[in-house]
Amino acid sequence: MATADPVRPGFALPLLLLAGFRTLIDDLHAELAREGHPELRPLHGFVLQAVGADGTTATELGQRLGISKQAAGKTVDRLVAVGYLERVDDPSDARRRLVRVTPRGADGLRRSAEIFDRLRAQWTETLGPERVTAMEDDLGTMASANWFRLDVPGWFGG
Amino acid sequence: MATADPVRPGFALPLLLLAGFRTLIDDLHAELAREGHPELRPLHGFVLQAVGADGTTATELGQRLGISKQAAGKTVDRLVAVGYLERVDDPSDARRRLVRVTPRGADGLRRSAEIFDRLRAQWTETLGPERVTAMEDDLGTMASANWFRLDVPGWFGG
DNA sequence: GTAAGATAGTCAACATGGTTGACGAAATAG
DNA sequence: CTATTTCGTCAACCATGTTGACTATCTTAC
Repeated sequence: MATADPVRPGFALPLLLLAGFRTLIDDLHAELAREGHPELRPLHGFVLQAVGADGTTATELGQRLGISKQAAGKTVDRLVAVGYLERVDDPSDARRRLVRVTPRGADGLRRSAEIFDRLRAQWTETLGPERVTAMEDDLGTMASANWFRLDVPGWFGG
Repeated sequence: MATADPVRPGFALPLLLLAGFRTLIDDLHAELAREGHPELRPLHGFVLQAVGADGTTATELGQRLGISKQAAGKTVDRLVAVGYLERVDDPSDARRRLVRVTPRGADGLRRSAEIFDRLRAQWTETLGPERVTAMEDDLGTMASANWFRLDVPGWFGG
């Protein structure tokens, strides 16, 4: 087992990763607010992405996000209230209520993707393309495969 | 302005950063639980670190963490309840209640630092030392300077 | 020396996000 | 037809954050 680099304490790495994530997400939402989506919260973008173009149900959404169906339902309620999602009855199954992205939600998703592309371009300008791809490759190597879980508030806070 | 690399969509970068952070923190707390600290939550380690060896007050802790003094006080309450922090009266100012790390809290902090060092060593074994230092340097370049804010639950969820 | 202002901590009410348990309605299996 | 499963919701609760109001205490100004 290799010994730790004495010059580089291990605790800095998670802080830097969190700082990088937070910087990107803050920049995204600052730009989203300028482009007409000030209500979108960091969590909401992930939820919209998980709903997807085809729509889904609250139960399935909970499974995708790694949270309970009840929590998924409550989050959908709030996104419905601000106009990013809508609920429609499923004609083929009266138990199900399909959750769909509204046009406003689709606009937010499209802009988010464009803004993320621009932000990544800024990173490649500053760091060089090969450094950014190296970071992505290395994080893909080290990070757990099941990272698409959106229970971040409960996970972090307990 | 550079155009985005079409092969590398921008949205992957924040997800990879979050996944890397989460992987490290999850590994840390799995090992902490094995070493006798199963109650520690991700948030708690940051709070213990912010209290520091000299102790502090709830109001100052809130300022350090970027949260209100009330929120800091409530978090201190919970860490007192599980034995990681203690409150003592300040003999020089009857308004203040000093928050101090208990021996158990200090043990958790010490073990956290050691575990983070071991986790970083694992990363350098897999990726090579120069790739890890490059990642740290690049993140330090791109991330905002004021990253030590622990309002993550409220920030993320809204 | 006292009055006024600033500061520390707490209490209360509320929002957001999470959980588990219970339950009715509807689909499915036998 | 009946039994079981599935979907959605309701209710209660916990953890974290917020703002506003309040008391107690220290500090400052006169």
